Amino acid sequence: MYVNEKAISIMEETLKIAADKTRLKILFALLDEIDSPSSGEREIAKCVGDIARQIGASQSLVSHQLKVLKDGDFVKMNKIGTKIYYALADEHVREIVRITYEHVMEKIYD
Amino acid sequence: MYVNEKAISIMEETLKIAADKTRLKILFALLDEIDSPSSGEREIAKCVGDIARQIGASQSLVSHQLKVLKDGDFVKMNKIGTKIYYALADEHVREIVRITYEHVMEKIYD
DNA sequence: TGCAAATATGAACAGACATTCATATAATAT
DNA sequence: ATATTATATGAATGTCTGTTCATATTTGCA
Repeated sequence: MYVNEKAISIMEETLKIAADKTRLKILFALLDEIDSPSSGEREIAKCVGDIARQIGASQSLVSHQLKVLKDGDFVKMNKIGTKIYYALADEHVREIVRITYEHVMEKIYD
Repeated sequence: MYVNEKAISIMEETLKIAADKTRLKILFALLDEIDSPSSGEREIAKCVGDIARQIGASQSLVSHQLKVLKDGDFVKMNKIGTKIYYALADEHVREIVRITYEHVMEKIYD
């Protein structure tokens, strides 16, 4: 399979964005299903402070990393009042995280 | 979804390994289907020198990065004479590369 | 206008890492 | 033994990046 240089560069960039502990935690926080039955369709959005609290990181760090995720089109944002709600951008992000997670789980427990 | 620290660390590590231009090129080289019909089952193995030539990188660089891929269980090796043949380790590696590639392709051409 | 809450931003620093160059190791053949 | 081919390895270097700290910006409200 021939893959041009540009595609390789964007792949590198995309994977680099996902390849960080803090950013992975943020993505998982936004992947989090609210515990209520049959709410599969609902989209999850959380504000910076809540994410920071949930993953146990500083506000500044989360804000910095959300910018990286935003610039890489991993998340989208929605401003309401003084709060800014972030949510996963699309299905591809979910898939990349999910498959890597499955891979790692098999690696650990097999 | 709760994800423990160890799983996050291994995910980070795994994604970091994939997140590099040279290593991606190596993975694509090993993903390469030899152009012959109905050879879907055949496994692709290439030696260091051939990979280096194909992706246009130095022998030293390719050897260094193959070590990284090997340590991360992305590839396996098979020594024959003075040559060492490398092949993709398993199906998960194929999937991670494939899905990221699809994601990037949609990102570029949509 | 002034205050408080939420978030963004910039500088600074330490650690990680990709690449190159030179050299070592291993296997084969003459 | 020696030369050759294939690959690995170690040091050195320049660049990138995750994190922290301090501060700026924005919005809502009294």
